[in-house]
Amino acid sequence: MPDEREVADLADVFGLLSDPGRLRLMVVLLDGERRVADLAAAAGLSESATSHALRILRAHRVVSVRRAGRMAYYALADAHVRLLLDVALAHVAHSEMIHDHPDGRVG
Amino acid sequence: MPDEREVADLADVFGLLSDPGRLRLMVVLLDGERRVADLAAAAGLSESATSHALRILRAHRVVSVRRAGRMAYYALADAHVRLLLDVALAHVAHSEMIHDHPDGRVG
DNA sequence: TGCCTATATGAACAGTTGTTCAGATACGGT
DNA sequence: ACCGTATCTGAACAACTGTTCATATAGGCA
Repeated sequence: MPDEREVADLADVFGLLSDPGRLRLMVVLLDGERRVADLAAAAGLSESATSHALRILRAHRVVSVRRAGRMAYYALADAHVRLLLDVALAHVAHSEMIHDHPDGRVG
Repeated sequence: MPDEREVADLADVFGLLSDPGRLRLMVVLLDGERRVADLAAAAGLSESATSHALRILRAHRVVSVRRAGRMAYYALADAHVRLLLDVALAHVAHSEMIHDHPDGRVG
């Protein structure tokens, strides 16, 4: 068993991934940096909710910001989170295939 | 972007992993099935809190129960969760090495 | 300077979550 | 049947979380 500190950090990371809105934001960011308004639109959140969510992700250094004029470009900055997202999404795709499309034809 | 249903399911799984107590329970279960009292002791939770946590994990089919007399043996029953735990723990170990023990000697 | 746009923030609120405490259920041993 | 032990459950409660609404900051442009 990892020590208490590591378990708490891990639980924290999972906590960041556990909100659907925040999760959608991170999934969008897997494709590369995005502006706040674009993230909001892609994730189906209000711009305020998006800004609040990004603030939390920033505080945990999961995302980084690049400012250009009045725009703010956010990007995924945490390799651990990126890895977990990749694994999770790969599994989702795989499960969908074997459970819903047993013959492998999805489209 | 996966559809809304899949994102919600994913967020749900991450939510299960996001509580330190529940996370410790699942980490212990990685090693094989355990009785409730043993899980409680290993995770540092009261037996009541453990039972409540296991109830939630059972409801989400993350764990399964094998009953033998008055004992209940719990086991990890979800491959997705097991995979995420493996990845997360591997990364924790790796990060600890490169951040805290750059020369690779951990003990 | 004044206006518009992009993003950030604070307060308030509702909904959710994990814990504890007390008690219930159920099995095994005697 | 009785007792002790293992597990489960429900109610109550405090703590936390995400959203909205209103407002603030701040850059670009006329």
